[in-house]
Amino acid sequence: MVQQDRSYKEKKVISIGTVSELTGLTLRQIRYYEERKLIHPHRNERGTRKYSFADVETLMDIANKREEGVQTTEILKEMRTKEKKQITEAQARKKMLEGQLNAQFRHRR
Amino acid sequence: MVQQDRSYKEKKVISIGTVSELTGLTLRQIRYYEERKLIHPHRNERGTRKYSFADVETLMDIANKREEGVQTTEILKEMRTKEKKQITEAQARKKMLEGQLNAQFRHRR
DNA sequence: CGTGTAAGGAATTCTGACACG
DNA sequence: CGTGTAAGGAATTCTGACACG
Repeated sequence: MVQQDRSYKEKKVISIGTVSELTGLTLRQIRYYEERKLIHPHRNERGTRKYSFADVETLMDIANKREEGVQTTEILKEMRTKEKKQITEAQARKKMLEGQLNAQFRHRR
Repeated sequence: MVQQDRSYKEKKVISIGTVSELTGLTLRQIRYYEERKLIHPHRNERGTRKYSFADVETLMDIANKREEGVQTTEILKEMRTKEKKQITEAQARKKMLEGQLNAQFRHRR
């Protein structure tokens, strides 16, 4: 169920016009941020861009940063360090689970 | 967070062409099921239909029922009784919580 | 009843480019 | 660097209707 909800957030089904309404950004801005590698919409068969809710949230973060005068290059760097942090956290969680499993295993034998 | 995830499922942002791809139904079928009150897409300013992930799931259920030869009128009835059941369940949960709260309150004084 | 289709119009989306700076 | 805009073409969506049955 949670997994299912997760997929709603990641599934790329929203067209650029709707994304524009949701974020308040212009089509030009949305396409430009893609050019700068800040977002990665899917393309359907005819080449139309499709975005996820996660993309919409990223775009809103970008809009805030841009209002503060942060350049797209900086925003990209920030996003990458954040990603790394999240991966590290995920690995930490995994290690912890493995540790618990090992502890269990030791108790059993 | 859960509430947020919920809204992804209910938010009407998907256009009919994408819904068609997701469900395997034709545009004609999707519009017809709306005519029969089985689904209720939003309309944006220019009259374009927008669907939620919840609508997509409903459509997939409809598709299954239709394959079994169930008529749209019957499907509508089934959906309504299911809705009522869910409301009843929600009320039951609420009652239970209220009961627990009252019990707490009695213990406190 | 449920679905296909042709019809005509309006709105969407795409790309590459010029503009300003 | 970031964004606006005009340009032309291709694909989307809408409605009302006829068709079959």
